[in-house]
Amino acid sequence: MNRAIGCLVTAQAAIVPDLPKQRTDQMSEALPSVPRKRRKTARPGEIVEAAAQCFIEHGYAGTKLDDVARRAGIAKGTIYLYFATKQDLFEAVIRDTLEPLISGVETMVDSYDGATDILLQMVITKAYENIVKSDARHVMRIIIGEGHKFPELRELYYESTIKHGVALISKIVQRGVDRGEFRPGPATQNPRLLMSPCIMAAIWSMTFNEFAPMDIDSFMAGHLDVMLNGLRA
Amino acid sequence: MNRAIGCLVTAQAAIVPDLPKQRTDQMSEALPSVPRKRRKTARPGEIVEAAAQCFIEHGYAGTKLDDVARRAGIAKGTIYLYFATKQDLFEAVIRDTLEPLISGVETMVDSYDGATDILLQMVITKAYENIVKSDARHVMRIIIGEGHKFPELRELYYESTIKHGVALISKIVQRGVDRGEFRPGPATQNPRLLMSPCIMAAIWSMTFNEFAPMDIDSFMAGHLDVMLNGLRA
DNA sequence: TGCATTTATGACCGGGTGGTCATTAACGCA
DNA sequence: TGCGTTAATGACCACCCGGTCATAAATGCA
Repeated sequence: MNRAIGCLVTAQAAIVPDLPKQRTDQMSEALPSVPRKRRKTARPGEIVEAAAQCFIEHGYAGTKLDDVARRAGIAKGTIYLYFATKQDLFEAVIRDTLEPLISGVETMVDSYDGATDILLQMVITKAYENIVKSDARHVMRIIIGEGHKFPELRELYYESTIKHGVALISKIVQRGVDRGEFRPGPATQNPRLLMSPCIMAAIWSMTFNEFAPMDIDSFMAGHLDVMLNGLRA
Repeated sequence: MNRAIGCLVTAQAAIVPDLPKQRTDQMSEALPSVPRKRRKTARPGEIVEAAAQCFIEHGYAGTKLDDVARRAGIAKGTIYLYFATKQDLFEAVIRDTLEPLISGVETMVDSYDGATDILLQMVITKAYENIVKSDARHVMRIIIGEGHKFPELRELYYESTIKHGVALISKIVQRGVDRGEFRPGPATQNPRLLMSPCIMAAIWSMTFNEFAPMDIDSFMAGHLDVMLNGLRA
C-alpha cells in the first residue's frame, strides 16, 4: 500500500520532472515544525493508540484524522502510509485493543478445573473489568451506535469479540450441565441472557450515569446472585 | 421563532428595499416545482414523522435536513419555520414517539390489581413490544451511540423514558414485596437488573442479528423465567 | 378584486473533513 | 562524505451539510 503510493509518486515525477504542480504555498513565517523522525516499525502502534483515544472520546464519525495525527505527533499524511482509510484504522483499533482481552479470558477458562459456578463467577467478574470498567466499552458503544452504516466494522467486532464471548459462556454452561452442577433450563438455553446485565451496565455507565449513577459492584453482585441461583442444580 | 425571522426579514427589506442582494440564480429550465401548499398546523407533525424515519435509518449525524425535507415533501427552509435547529427536531421526535409508549404502560400498571408476578410479566412483555420489536429501539441506539456529544438529548431521553421505566419497575417490585409475593433480595434491590435482557435483545437485534439471529420470543421466555423465579417468595 | 400578511422556497454561505501528492528531509550504504 | 531510497510532511482538493434569507406564492380580509 505505502509502497504502491510511493511508486505512483515516483513514476509521475519521472514523467513530468520539470513541471511540478505549483502550490500557492507562501509558507508564512517559520513554523515551529518539529524535526522529522523516521520510525517505520513503531509508527503503526503509535497511530493505533492515538486513534483509539480519539475514537473513544469522539466516536467514529466524530474523530478527525487531523486530531489522530496531532495526538500521535505526526502529520496526517503519515497515517496514510500505514492505513489505507479511516475504516482500516478503526479495524486495527478493534484488533489491537479487544482481541487480547477475550483471549486472556479464554486462556483462563481452559486452565481452570474447579467448580463451574466459581468459574462462571470468575468470568463474569472479568467481563465487568474488561467491558464495564474498561475503555473497551466505548468501542462497543461505537459499534452499537454507528455500526449501522459500516457492516464490515460490525462484522469484525462480532467475529473478533462477541462470537468468542458467547462461545465461552456456552462452553462454561455446558460444562456445568455435563458435570451435574447446573440444571438445564432457560438460563442454560440462552447463554446471552447470562451476560446481559453486564452489557446494560456498560451502556448505563456511558449514557445515564450522570443522571442516575450506578454502583457497578453492587449491580454485579445482584447479577451474579440471580444468575447463579437460576443455574445451580 | 418563525415570527421573529419573519419580522427580521421584513425589517431588512424595508430598510433597503431597492438593493436586493443579487443571487447568481439563473434558474435553469423549468423545474417540476410542485405547487406550494400552506399547511401551518399539519406541517410540524409531518416533519417530525419524516424526521423520525430519517433518524432511524441514518442516525443523528447521518441524517441530512435536505432528506427530511424531501421525505416530508417540502423545502429545507420550511423545517426552520417550525424547528430552530436539528437538535430541536430530534427532541420533538423523542417526545412524540416515546412518551406515549411509556405512559401507556404506566396506565396499564395503575389499573391492574391482580398478582404481581403476572403484572411484571405483562410489563416485561410490553417492553419487548415497545422496545425490541418497535422502531423505538433505534432512538435508543442513537442516544447510546451519539449521545456522547449531546448531553441535552441524553438528558431528555433519560427524563422522558428511562426514568419512568425504572420507576415503574421499582414500583411493581415494591408492590410484590409489600404483598408478600416477592422475597427481598438482589433482584428486588436492582430493578434495572430485571430489564437488562430486554435492552440487550434490542441492541442485539439491531447490531448482530445478521451474523447470529436471536429468537426474540424464546429469549423473552428465558428472561421471564429467570427473573420471576428469582423474585417469587 | 386588490392588497397586506403569512407561509414556503432553494440558492447560497461558512465551516469542516477524508483523502491526495509534490516536495522535503532523514537514513544508510558505498 | 555523497547519494539513492523511502519515510514524512502539510497545503490542497472535492465534497458535504446545517443554517440563512431574499424572493415568491398562497391566503384572507376589506
